[in-house]
Amino acid sequence: MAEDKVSNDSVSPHEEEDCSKEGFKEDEVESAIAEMSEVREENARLKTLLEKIEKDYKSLQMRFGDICPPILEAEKTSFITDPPPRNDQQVDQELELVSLCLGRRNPSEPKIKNDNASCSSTIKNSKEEGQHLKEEGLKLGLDFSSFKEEFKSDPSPENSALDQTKEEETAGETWPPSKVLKTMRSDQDDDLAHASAKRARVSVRARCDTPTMNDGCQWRKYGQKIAKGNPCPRAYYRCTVAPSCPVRKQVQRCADDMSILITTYEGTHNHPLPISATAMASTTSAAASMLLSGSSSSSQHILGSSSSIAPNTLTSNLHGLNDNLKTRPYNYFANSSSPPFPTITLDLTIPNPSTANSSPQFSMFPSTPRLPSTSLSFSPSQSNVVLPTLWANGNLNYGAIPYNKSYIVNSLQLPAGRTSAQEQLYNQQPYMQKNYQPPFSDQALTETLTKAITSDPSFRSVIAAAITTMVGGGGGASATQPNGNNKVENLGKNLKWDEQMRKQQSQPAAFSISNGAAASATTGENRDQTN
DNA sequence: CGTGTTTGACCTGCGC
DNA sequence: GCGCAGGTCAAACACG
Repeated sequence: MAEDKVSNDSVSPHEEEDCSKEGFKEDEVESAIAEMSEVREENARLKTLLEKIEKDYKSLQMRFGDICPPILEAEKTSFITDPPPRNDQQVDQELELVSLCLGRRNPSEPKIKNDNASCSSTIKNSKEEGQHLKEEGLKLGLDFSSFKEEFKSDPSPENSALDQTKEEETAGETWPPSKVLKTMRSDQDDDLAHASAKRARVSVRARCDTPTMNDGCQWRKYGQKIAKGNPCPRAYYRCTVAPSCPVRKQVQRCADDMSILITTYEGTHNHPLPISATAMASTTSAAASMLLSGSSSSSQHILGSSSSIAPNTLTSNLHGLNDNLKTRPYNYFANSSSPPFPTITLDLTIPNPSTANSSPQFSMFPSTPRLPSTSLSFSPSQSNVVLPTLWANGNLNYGAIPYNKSYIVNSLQLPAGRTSAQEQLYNQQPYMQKNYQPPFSDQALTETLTKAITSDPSFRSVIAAAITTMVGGGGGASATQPNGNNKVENLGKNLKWDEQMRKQQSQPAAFSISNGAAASATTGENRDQTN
């Protein structure tokens, strides 16, 4: 500002011919100063915006690190380089803190800012401290043990089991989880909350005739137990895609309705997932993130929330989601005597009576009706949500919710069943619906989804794979190739195509597409990877 | 023979 | 401390 005045003053003496002209010049100078002030303010706003964008970008990078490992690795390498030598536990705790913070998508929450700031300062310090440190960090990042350490900073808060596992693997110490928790409890006041948060679960209820729902991942059964209150045994699976993957799932038939299969996911995959698995992984991860991100919220009332986003969209648009989901469901397993780990339940079994024929719903509600837990519901009548849902018999099907006007969402409806059984399931209730009814405009939803598509590589990949399958005649195998982004480039065309399809057939695109896909689908992929 | 499943034993946490 | 229930382990077993 001072410089501006100086420069302006340096010009004015040359034009002092009369008083009127001088006054005019003074006004001009003042206006120029005011203008520059406005420009500065604008500049400051842009800087703030840029910082926010960078922050969001970093968050997304870490969030989808399993999808884009190279991007994540660079950042994490810098992160690992930063802390001074400490014992593994301290490192674990710090990483866990980061993980938890990353679960918070709301930029207004201070922890994210702090963490991002620390990350930024870390990178900065690394640069300032010289090449040696950077090289060391690179070495650490490339080291196998450090690579495993990177997984600990997985943005999902569900990596507690992984933390423990890696504690054993990396430090060579075998500590029971209780010991770990006890130690952590003594070290940090909020460890209890962390432990609880890290154990967040996502439960999916779906009608399924097969022993398990196939979600694209490979699972190994490691146990089975008869749970109290349910004659059906509960099966325990762990992910075998990667040896150290902490993800586990429990599969159990609903005691009230044997046709309903309850699959509970715990943890986040620490490895790249096949495209067919990203749907459920993203959904569960997002749901868990959503759940955990609200752990600090005192409100457990869901109705009256102001958002409507599908679970897969949750993953894709966590920022908006977090902004919208100031409240979240806390669902607890009625049959469990274990600590009340926050559990979010995606219920795929309840069709909307008014729209059951054409617009199945997606709902998130308490895992058991007996529990007085709050429910998260999203209004199907006010928005369209898309959810890649997974159905049994070895195939990944994509469910969609063709609700009202949001053509973008409808356009994202993905091909579904490949077998008659799946088609049957699909027609039963292959959709999820969120039943809370926020005043969420179509425009806002459109923006949200657009943002999700443009900002989320995982979401893009899922959509791309589905569209590829849809348009390309079921190229499901090729969908696992990491070229989804290119395919997404044609998303707009496909959207138009989809819209035309709907206009021609005058029915929800999801059904027209899914039925067509089911009719023309091959059965060669009908392999239950769970078994 | 390798891989995955089964199943009884064991561990842990919680309530009484 | 004891019992119960959930969760996990690991040896035995089945299968291709």
